[in-house]
Amino acid sequence: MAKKPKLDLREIENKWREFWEKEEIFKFNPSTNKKIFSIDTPPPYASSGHLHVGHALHYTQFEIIARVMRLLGREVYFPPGFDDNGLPTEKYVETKLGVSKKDVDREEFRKICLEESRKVEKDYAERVFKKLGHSYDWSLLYQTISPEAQRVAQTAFVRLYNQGDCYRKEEPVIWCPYHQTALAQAEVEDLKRTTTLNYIDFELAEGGKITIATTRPEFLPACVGIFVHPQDERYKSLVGKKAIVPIFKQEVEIMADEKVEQEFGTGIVMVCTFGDNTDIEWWKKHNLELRNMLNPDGTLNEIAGELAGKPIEDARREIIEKLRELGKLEKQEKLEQVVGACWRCGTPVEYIVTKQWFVRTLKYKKELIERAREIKWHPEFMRKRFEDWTNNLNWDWIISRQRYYGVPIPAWYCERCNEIIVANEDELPVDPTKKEKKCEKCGATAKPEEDVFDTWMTSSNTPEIAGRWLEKPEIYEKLAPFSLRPQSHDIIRTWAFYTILKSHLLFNRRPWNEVMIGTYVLDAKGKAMHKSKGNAIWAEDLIEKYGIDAFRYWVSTASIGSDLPFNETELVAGQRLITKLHNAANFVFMNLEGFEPDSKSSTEIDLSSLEKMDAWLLVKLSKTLDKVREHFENYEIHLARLEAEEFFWHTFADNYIEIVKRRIYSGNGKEKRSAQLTLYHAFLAILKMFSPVTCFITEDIFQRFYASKEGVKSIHISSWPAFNFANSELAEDVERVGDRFVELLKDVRKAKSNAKRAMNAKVKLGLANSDMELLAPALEDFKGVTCAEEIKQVENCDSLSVEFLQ
RNA sequence: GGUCCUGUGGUCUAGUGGUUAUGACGUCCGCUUGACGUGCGGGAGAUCCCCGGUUCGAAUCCGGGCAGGACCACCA
Repeated sequence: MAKKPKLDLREIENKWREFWEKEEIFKFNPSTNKKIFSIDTPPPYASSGHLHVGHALHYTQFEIIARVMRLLGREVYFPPGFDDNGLPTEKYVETKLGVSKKDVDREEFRKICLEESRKVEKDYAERVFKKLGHSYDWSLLYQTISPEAQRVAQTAFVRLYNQGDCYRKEEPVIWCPYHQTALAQAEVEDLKRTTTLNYIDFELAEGGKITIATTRPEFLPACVGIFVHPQDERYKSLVGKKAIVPIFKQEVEIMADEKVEQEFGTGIVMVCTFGDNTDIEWWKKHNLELRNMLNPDGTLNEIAGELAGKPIEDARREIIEKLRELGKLEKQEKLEQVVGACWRCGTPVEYIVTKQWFVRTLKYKKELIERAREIKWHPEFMRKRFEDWTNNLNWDWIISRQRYYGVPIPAWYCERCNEIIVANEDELPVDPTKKEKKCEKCGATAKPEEDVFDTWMTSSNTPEIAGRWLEKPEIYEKLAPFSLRPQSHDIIRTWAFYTILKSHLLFNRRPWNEVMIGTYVLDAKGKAMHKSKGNAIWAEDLIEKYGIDAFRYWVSTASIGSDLPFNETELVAGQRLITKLHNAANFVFMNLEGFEPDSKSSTEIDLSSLEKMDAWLLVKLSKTLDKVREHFENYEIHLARLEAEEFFWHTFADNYIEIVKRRIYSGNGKEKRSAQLTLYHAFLAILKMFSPVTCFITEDIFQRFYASKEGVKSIHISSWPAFNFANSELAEDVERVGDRFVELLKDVRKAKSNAKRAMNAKVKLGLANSDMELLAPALEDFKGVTCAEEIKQVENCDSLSVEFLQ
């Protein structure tokens, strides 16, 4: 008798995790003959806090796909990466070490950031990725702040500049007064708030007055025009006249524009440079004067007269006070308002005019939508989000940021002749502040650019960074376009969008063949989980309680692209499956003692040499394998798992094992061997179907018995089982017999249950003629599993009769 | 305001024109000793969100609602 190993999950996890790492099971082989499956993995920002289940699920979801693809015979390129380039790192370092970037040299500050992120990342890799059993090839690790990544981002920039897709221009841009940097449209989020709508009187130059409603009275000094609707009967006569701005006394013209909402406020709008988006639009359209009133830090400048130097909020209060004193404030109303805010700090954004770098985007809307259509989206409807976003864009992509920690923009400016000097590709990566450049035209020393890139400028090149575009172009060309980009839906407008844009502009092709949008986890009540709301669930707790395989099982219940309310019973179900696999292994291996398969290949099995019910199981298994494979290939992990589980639990364990026990325990040599052969191949196939999901227990079971017999180092680099039954007619016949067998077995069990008898109660059975004939080749099995002493043929009977003995 | 997604027994879930509508958890009844009481069999429990339509036939297709969620646009 084989020893029955105790199921110690923790031990199993540690043992095989170490084994995979030591044996380099997941190492990418660049000289492979296999078809390559390359994954453009999302580099997480490594944080030291608890691991959110949503995050763990997302990363495990596509990790399962990596394992699936290996099993399906692909050479998988699965590089781990970290996103350590940008504001979160800056903030982390400032808080943790108590240094402010303002007090430290830029170079020095970057060095500290780099060191700190290395530490956090190393810890994160051990604590999260390796712990969860993720099968990355760690030799391919990349960091978005590394010199290699900087070189990629800068090279992309230089190429775009040289081909005219990148330009520098003085423009009103979206501005975060807190971070004191320009922002891209994608970095702005909605902020709902209640504000005050102020009705303010303006005098007309020729006498009389008008009333204007505004939420931003502090912008009066920057007022450059007034608009009414061209069809508005109340104000038609005003068009062309001049009004005088209260307090600041500048004269502005009253003009007409269709976009004015007659019902809002008084139906008269003032335009200031710049209070909002519409101001910019009208400023451009009507060629208005520029009265740039804001400083980069969100305070007012000399245009605001005595309010100069005051922050916006203070200025607003003071102006309202003054208007009230002057009797110019008609009334005030509460107003529900949605304003754009910086996605990181929540500060409402402003618009100021500065010189910034842009990547041409608006010009390519159509092409980008075409590119996105070349890509297969999972689920399909997520592409719509991409198209909506692209269609609605109204700014080119601003790529310069007035920050310290990031990839420097490799450019210099000649202050004498205004020439822009962009670095040569062969000097990259370069920090322009550390390298002196002379103007190519006039020879003067050029002033280095101090801004850095938007982090997406780097992240949008993850295929190139992860694929070693510049370092190993021959490998990169084999990988690109990448097979798959897994990501979450909230960054379609940024990560997916910019990556498609970059790939289109740089390589004139799609960046990947497929996109898989991960599942978003909600709490049990269907609400978003937030640490602050107290409904967040931590992955560590679940792993502690249920083990990693059960956690991964839970991940496998999620379907791509739809939200998943957290359901702890799924973890319990996972635990049950793991136990069942373990117990089934005990049974199977115990009964395969001394058994040697004829051949390693299951494709060479001759159905006609097997007992009927053995053949039946393999035919069913073969069909299951096809379905599971298809679901996996469509990234429908939940359906694949469901299918595999149904087969394992019901067809294999509840029915087949019960049927085959008689032959295993007391059958003759031939019928026993048929059963053993079937058990051997069927259970191996079952393990393989589950291996991408419950990767630890399946490896453990595989190693106990199959590894040496199959001559394979790990189940995770074994091949997908295939049965190739030459005689399909025979397969059909076998299925007809077996299916009816199982139906009748169910009826017998039901009869026993109704009579409150034990399942092994002895019976006499009566079968209809047709069934008797059909079951003839498997009659001994049927007798065995039903514990029938005798089976009679019953004339003219269309159902089963069960007679109990005793 | 626009677009998209979702809506199936108490809970979660499968199911893209014909099924006695799947399975899991829970619940109830019963069984047990040659893998597993972390097991096995069975039962109860569903107006398949609502209203129309197409069809011989709809959970499934179409139209209109309702509810929840997401994305986008928004207003001085």
